[in-house]
Amino acid sequence: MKPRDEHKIEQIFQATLVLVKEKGLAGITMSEIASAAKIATGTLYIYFESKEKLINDLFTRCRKTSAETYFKGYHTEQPFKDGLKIVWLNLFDFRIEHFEEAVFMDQCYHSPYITESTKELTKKLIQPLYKLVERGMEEKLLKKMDAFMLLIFIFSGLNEFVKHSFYSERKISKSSKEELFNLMWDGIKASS
Amino acid sequence: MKPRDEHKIEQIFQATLVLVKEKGLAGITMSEIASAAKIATGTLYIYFESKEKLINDLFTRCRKTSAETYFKGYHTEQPFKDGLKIVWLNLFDFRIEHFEEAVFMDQCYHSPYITESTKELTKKLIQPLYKLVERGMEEKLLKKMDAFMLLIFIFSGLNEFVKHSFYSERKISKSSKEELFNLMWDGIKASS
Amino acid sequence: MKPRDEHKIEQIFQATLVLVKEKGLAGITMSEIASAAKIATGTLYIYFESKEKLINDLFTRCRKTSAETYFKGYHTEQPFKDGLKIVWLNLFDFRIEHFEEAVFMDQCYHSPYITESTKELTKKLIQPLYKLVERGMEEKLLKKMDAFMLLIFIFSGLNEFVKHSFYSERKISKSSKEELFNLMWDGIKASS
Amino acid sequence: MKPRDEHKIEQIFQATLVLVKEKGLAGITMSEIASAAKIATGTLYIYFESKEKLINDLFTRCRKTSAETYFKGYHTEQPFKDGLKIVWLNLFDFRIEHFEEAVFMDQCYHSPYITESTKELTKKLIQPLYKLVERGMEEKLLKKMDAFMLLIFIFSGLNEFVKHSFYSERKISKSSKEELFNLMWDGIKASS
DNA sequence: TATGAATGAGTATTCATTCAT
DNA sequence: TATGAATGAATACTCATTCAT
Repeated sequence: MKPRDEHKIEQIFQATLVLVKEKGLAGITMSEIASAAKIATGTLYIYFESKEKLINDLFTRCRKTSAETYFKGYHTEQPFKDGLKIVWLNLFDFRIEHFEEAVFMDQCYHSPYITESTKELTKKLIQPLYKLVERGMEEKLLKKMDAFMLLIFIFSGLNEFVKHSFYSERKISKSSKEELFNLMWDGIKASS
Repeated sequence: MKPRDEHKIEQIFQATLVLVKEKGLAGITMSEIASAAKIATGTLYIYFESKEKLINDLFTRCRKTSAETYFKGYHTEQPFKDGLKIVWLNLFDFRIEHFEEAVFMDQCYHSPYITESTKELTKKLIQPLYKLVERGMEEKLLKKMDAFMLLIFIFSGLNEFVKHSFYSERKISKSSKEELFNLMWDGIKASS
Repeated sequence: MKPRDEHKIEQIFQATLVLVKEKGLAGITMSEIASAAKIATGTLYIYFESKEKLINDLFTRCRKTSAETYFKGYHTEQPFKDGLKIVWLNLFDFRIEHFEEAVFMDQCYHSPYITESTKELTKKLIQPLYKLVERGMEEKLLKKMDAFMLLIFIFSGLNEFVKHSFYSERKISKSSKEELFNLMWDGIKASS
Repeated sequence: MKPRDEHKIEQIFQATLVLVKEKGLAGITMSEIASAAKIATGTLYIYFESKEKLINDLFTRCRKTSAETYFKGYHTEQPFKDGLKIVWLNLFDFRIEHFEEAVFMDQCYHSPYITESTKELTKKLIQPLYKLVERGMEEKLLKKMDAFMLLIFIFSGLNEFVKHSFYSERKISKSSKEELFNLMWDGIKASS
C-alpha cells in the first residue's frame, strides 16, 4: 500500500505561495496549484477537502512558522536592545526569505477563504512580541506609551521596506538593515 | 466615449471598494458589484468594458485622489518639520477615511487585473514625497541617508497603524497621531 | 428587457422526464438536460438553483398534476361504482399518457435528491382517494376492511399493468382497461 | 477467473443493496460501496471489473434468487388454489424480507448500467409463473383471459402493498396477507 | 441607455478506475 | 490478494460578457 506522502503537502503549499505572489489570490485555480505542485487535481483533494481549507491551512501554517522564527537566538538575559535587535532582524530576514508568505497573508486577510477562527489565531501568536515591548518599557529603555502602537511602529518599517524593495526590485544590503534599525531605535528609545 | 453620468461611476467605484474590503478581490463578481451599485449587470458594461478595466480605472483613481490630498495645506515656505507634519497627517487622515481604498490597492498589487502600465503610474505619483524628503536632508534636519528608505520609514508606521487599528477595531485618537508622529520624527531627525 | 420565459421551465421539465425514462436518474447530467431543453447550462441555473432543486420541483409538479387529474368528471351524485370507474380510468389514462412521470417519481423515491418535506406532500395528495374508498365502504358496496390495503389493491393493478405493458412494448386496448377494472371490481365488491 | 472468497462478494452485494435503498442508484459511489463492505476500493475491482459489471451481476443474482424462491413448497399435485397461494405467499414474503432487492431492481430498470441482455433474462425467469396462470385457466378455475394481464393482476397487489407499507412504516400482519390474497382471488376466480 | 435573461467557457469538486506497495 | 493514494475525465455550478427588449 502506498502511504500518504506528507511531503506533498509542502509541495502544494509552496506552489500556492508562488502562484499567489505572481497572480494574487484572485487569480489562482485549483488545477493551476495542482499542476504547479506536479500532482493531479484529484490528488489535491486527498490532502485538502476544499480550496477554502487549503488556503486556511496554509495561512495558519505561515502564521505559525513565522512566529516560531522570531525568537530564535533571543534570551531574556541579553540586554534589552540586543534582544530586540535579534528579534527584529529575525523578522526582517524572515520577511525577505519568505516574501511570498507575507504577500499571501496580506491577500488572505480580506478574502472569503479565511474564517474568523483563523483570524483569531493571529492575535494569539503576537503575544510574545507584546511581552518583549513591555519588558523594554519596564526597563525604562523605551518611551512609556501604548504597547500596541509601539509594537506596530517597531515592525512596520521593516515590513514596508521589504515589500517596497521587492516591488522596486532593489537588493537589500546588510547595512541597510542596520540603518533601518537605528531609525526605529532612535524613535522608540526613552529620551535620557 | 464614456457616458456622462459620473454619479453612476462613483456608485460603482464605491460599491467595488466596499465589497473588496469585505470579501477581497478574489471574492467579488461583476453582478455583485452591479447589485451593490443598484444597477443591472448589463449597465456596468456601459461604463466599463470589462472587469479588468473597472479594476484598473478604480486603481488609478485611488492613486490620484490620494496623491492630490497629500499636499493640501503644505507650502514650501513653512518650516520643514511643520510641512512634513501636515503632509504626514494628511496621509494619516486619508488612510483612515479611505481605508477601503488602501485595502483595494493592496489587493490589486498582486492581482491579474492590474497592468504593468498602471503600476508604473504609481511610481510617478510618489515623486513629490521624494522631493519633500530630499528637502529635509538638504536642510540638514533629517539624517543623511538613502531617500527611499527614509521615505518608507516615515510613512510605514501610519500605514500599518491604521491597518491594524481597523482590524482590531480600535478607535484612533487625536493624541495617538501626535505620539506616532513623534516616534517617527525622533527616528529621522538629524542628531544635533 | 427580456422577461423571464416561464415556458422554459416546461421545456426543462419535459427534457428531464424524457432523459430519466431513457437513462434513469443515475444517468443524467445537468448539461444533458440543458441541451435536451435547447438552452445553455447556465440558463438552467437561472430557473433552478441546483440539480436537487430541479428534481424536487419536478417531483412536486408531477404529484400535483396527477392528483388534479384523478377526479376529472367525478361527482358525488354518481353511483359509487360509476364514480370509482371514472377515477380509476382517469388514473389509468394518466399513467399511459404520462408514463415518464411515473418512471421519474419511482426513481426519485430512493434518490438523494428528494427531501423529506417533498415526500410528505405525497401523503396529502392521496387523501381524496382515501375518501372515495371510505364512501364505498359506507355504502356497503365494498368489502369492509383496512382502507389502506383496499386503496392500494384498487390501483396497484393498473400501475403495474401500464408499467409492464410499456416494458414489453404492448399496446393497451380499450377493452383491456375494462377487463382489468372488472378483475379489480370483483375483488373489492362486497359479497352480496 | 473470479476469486474464491464468495463471502466478500456477498458483503459487497449486501452493502450495495442497503446503499441503494437509502440513497438510490444515483447516489452511490464505488468507494461508498467499498467502505460499507469494509474493504478498500481497490479490492472491489478484484471482484468486479467495473461498476457496471457489479450492478449487472447483482441484478442478475437478485432475479435468480427470487425466481428460485417462488416455487418452494409448490407441487403440481396440489389443488390449484392451494398451489397459487403458496407461490403468492412465497413472493409476498420474499418481497418483505428482500425489500432492498426490489428497490434495487426497480432502480436498475431505467439505469444506464443494465444491459439489454440482462433485461432479457428477466423475461425468461417469469415463464414458470405464466405456466401457473395457464394451468388455472385450463382447470377453469380462473377467468379466461389474457395471461399477461392476469399474471400482473395477481402479483401487483402484493408488490405495491409491500412497497407502500415500507414507505409508511406499517407492519404487515399475517392476516393482512390473507385478506389481500382473498381480494385478489375474488378478482380472478371464474364466476361459477 | 438600462435591464436582466441567456450564454458558454471556465472552475471547484467528484468519482470510476489504476497503480505502487 | 489487499490497500488506499493517485489519476484525470467528467460533472455541478459560476460568472464575465453579450444580447434581445
